[in-house]
Amino acid sequence: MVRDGSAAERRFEGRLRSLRSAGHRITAQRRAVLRALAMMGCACGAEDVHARARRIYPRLGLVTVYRTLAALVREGLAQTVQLDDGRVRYELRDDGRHHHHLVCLSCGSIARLEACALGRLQSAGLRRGFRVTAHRLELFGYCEDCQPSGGRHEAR
Amino acid sequence: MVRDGSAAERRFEGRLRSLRSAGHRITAQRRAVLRALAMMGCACGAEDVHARARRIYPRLGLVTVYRTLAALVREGLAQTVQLDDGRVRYELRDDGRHHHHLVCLSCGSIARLEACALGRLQSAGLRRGFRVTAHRLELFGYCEDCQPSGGRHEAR
DNA sequence: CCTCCAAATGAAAATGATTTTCATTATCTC
DNA sequence: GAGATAATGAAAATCATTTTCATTTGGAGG
Ligand SMILES: [Mn+2]
Ligand SMILES: [Mn+2]
Ligand SMILES: [Zn+2]
Ligand SMILES: [Zn+2]
Repeated sequence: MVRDGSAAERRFEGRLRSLRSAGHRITAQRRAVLRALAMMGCACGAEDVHARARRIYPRLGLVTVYRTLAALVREGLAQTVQLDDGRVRYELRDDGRHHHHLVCLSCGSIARLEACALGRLQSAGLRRGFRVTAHRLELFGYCEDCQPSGGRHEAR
Repeated sequence: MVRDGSAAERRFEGRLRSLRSAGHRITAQRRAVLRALAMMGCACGAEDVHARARRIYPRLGLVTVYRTLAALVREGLAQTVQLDDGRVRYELRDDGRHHHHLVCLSCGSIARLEACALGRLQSAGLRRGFRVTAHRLELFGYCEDCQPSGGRHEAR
């Protein structure tokens, strides 16, 4: 809620402006959803976004969250992430390069993986006559805190 | 059903035996589901498996298909594939190495991609203290028959 | 400011895939 | 074969997500 001209705040405002210039009206609900999404560390479900956004705009309905998330995705401002539990997660898109996810099978934490070395696979696709335009990659395993054998345990 | 000792038939029998030795009873329904899965070219949904298996055992219920698929996955004989439409697809696992999928955004066809050059990414995960034990990679784009005319598509 | 109307909202109902319940059937062990 | 118990299927329950529809509201144009 701080209007401090920080990078995060500027990104929030920029996305609002994008929504508006895409022909959408700016409502208190959409501000709340967008701000909630911006506060989230990484991908999370509609229910979570709803809970967070409700702290900003309490009478916000879950339906509106779904609709706003859909609009954000449609406008390319957010993207979905699909893990193994059949629920869709959402996150704001980074401006430039995309990222993948490290999903801990023990604690469920989701960390970002910025690296993306898939050029080789994309060529493999091309070689078969398939033109790759997008990909989804999720890595599953155990995070630092959850290493099965005597791993380190750090407080968050 | 043909008892021809072919490779496909041997794989079918082998899987049946695995199910049995895992403590499951062999029923006509499970044979039908397993055979249907074996006939499928690539990953397909429970509804599709049901339709196919019904041709072998007509009074098969969809519920049983779900339960059998779950059992196969639990025993490591089959695996799930998750695409963008929120429905789970199933396919028998190859014995040795895994494969990924080329999903056509135009016609919906799913092709196999045997290559898997993810060692680099797995190391990247390790460097952060994350131990990668599995990954899911799906590539989206346009198959040979669906190449858009002169359209420009860049990786997400 | 004021008006107006399409866009947006939210409560409730609908959907659609998947799961659970429970009474009945069938496999496999003894 | 008999019996224990796993498996089955019809119907009902879940659960995330979407649709419906009556009501509210943003913001373009006056
Ligand atoms: Mn992310
Ligand atoms: Mn496959
Ligand atoms: Zn963890
Ligand atoms: Zn195609």
